[in-house]
Amino acid sequence: MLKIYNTLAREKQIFTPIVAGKVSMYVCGMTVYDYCHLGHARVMVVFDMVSRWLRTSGFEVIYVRNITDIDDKIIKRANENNETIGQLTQRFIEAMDEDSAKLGVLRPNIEPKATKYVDGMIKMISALIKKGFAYVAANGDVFYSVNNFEGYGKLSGKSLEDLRAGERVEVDTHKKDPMDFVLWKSVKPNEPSWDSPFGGPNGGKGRPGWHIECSVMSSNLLGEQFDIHGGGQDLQFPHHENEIAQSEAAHSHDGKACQMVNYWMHNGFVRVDDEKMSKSLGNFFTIRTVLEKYDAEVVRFFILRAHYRSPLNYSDKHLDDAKLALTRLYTALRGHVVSDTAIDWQHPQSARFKEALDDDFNTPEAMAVLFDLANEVNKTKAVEAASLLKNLAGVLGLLQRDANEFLQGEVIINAGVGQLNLEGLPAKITGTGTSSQAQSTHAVGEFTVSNKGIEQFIEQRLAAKKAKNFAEADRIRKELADAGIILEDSPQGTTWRRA
RNA sequence: GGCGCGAUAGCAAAGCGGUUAUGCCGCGGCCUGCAAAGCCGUUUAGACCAGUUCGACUCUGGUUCGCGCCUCCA
Repeated sequence: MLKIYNTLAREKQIFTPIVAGKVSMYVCGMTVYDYCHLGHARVMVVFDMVSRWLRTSGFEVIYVRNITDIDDKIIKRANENNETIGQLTQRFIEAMDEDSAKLGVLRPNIEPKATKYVDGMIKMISALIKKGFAYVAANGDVFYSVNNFEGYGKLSGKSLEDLRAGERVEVDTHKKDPMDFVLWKSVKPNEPSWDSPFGGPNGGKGRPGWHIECSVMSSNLLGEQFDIHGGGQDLQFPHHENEIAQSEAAHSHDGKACQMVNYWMHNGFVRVDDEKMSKSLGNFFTIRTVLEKYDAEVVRFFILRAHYRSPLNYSDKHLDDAKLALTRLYTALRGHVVSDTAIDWQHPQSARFKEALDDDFNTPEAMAVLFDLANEVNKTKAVEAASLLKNLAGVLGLLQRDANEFLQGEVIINAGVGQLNLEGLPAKITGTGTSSQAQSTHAVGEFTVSNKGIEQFIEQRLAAKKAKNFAEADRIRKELADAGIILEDSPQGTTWRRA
């Protein structure tokens, strides 16, 4: 039985969908004005894992992750870049798709763009005005009146009084209450706008505020009430609080509020040096930067290795550690021809795996099962265990590549190469270095040794070994090791992998 | 100032009122020409102070420290 930690209740609750066997899930996606960073990666990977587990558990899932393609930052950035908003957002949507695909994130069922739902937003704002939850200010902005919504603060655990006390919001003279938030922004020069019936000095022309987007897209696609709403912890307030205020007020019938979401899920932050990674702090690493150095599966593994609600500290050291751990799993799978048969959920390890994920998606515990299975594979060489390992890992979107592809695939070897004697080693040069540079004493650059070259060296070493010339054999091995190639002898022959 | 979350071994990270988490690193052994990988064994825990209990890392209270939200943020 699946249990989910519900932010609304601040406890784990048994998950009961609105419609038996079906799950409707909405996750706040990205504002596309820049490349995604690791914080975004975490949201994508975490809720990808959630949707995978729900499907594995037999639910029919509709997963919606929106795209915010109109907002202050987008307008500003497009102006800076001298490109249209459409060009800018399209570029970064493509980049996001690339990044998420590399991380093994499956596409959500629907990825609505805010700009396609402006009509719906106007409708909902009109309904809010009509019901007395919103008002048109003198400047043409439309604000939500928080005082009129009884449950304001129920998600974030804040009261209006507390909020006002610690208030850092700039005083906007157009607002009736400092906590009121904007639903519709009256048009400004050089900004895109849509017509609306809200009136005001600009005849209603304007564009939607951020919060209203999600209320409209979620209810349009999933209905007035749906099962799960997810997002990063930082969206809890004010974004999600405002979504509730908008949706529940707009969808109230005869004065009775309609509960918008049954289970609110929030993932923890990615941190750098114990501080939240964010655009505003400037301490962020984009996904593509990290992928220059680390295999995408290592990054996915790194994210799933921690519980989704815990903070996750990012550093090269942690990624290195994750890489070694994942290497252990792939090493266990190496040489096994694994069957793609259905998972036997009666198997003790499968049962343990299921129990872990059913307990609020406890991926660290599920991972422990994977390592126990790897140990079993190494010990018994049993194909069944290897199959189970691969298939269970597949539920998390891991371990699906050929082991050798992971272990031998090209990785970039940094620095230090200048000291190596690579004479005669067929080296393929990538990046900034050149062949001669790589072999010179002060080479700075990156290179990878071709697989064919490695095989040649293994042959040479084998010959040396046969001739009992161990000094030569060790020299070759050492040289390869310095180049990041580790040799492993076994009764079946010599295999290799990249460090 | 208000509200919330957390503190686990060298690092990372879970469960659990009494029995090995797990991964990396370290140490000993097996294997190996020697290594690596793997296997076996093993050293390092539960911020601090009280309380509940036969028994607490696990429950309760307090202290200290860290983080987050209260403004855009995944």
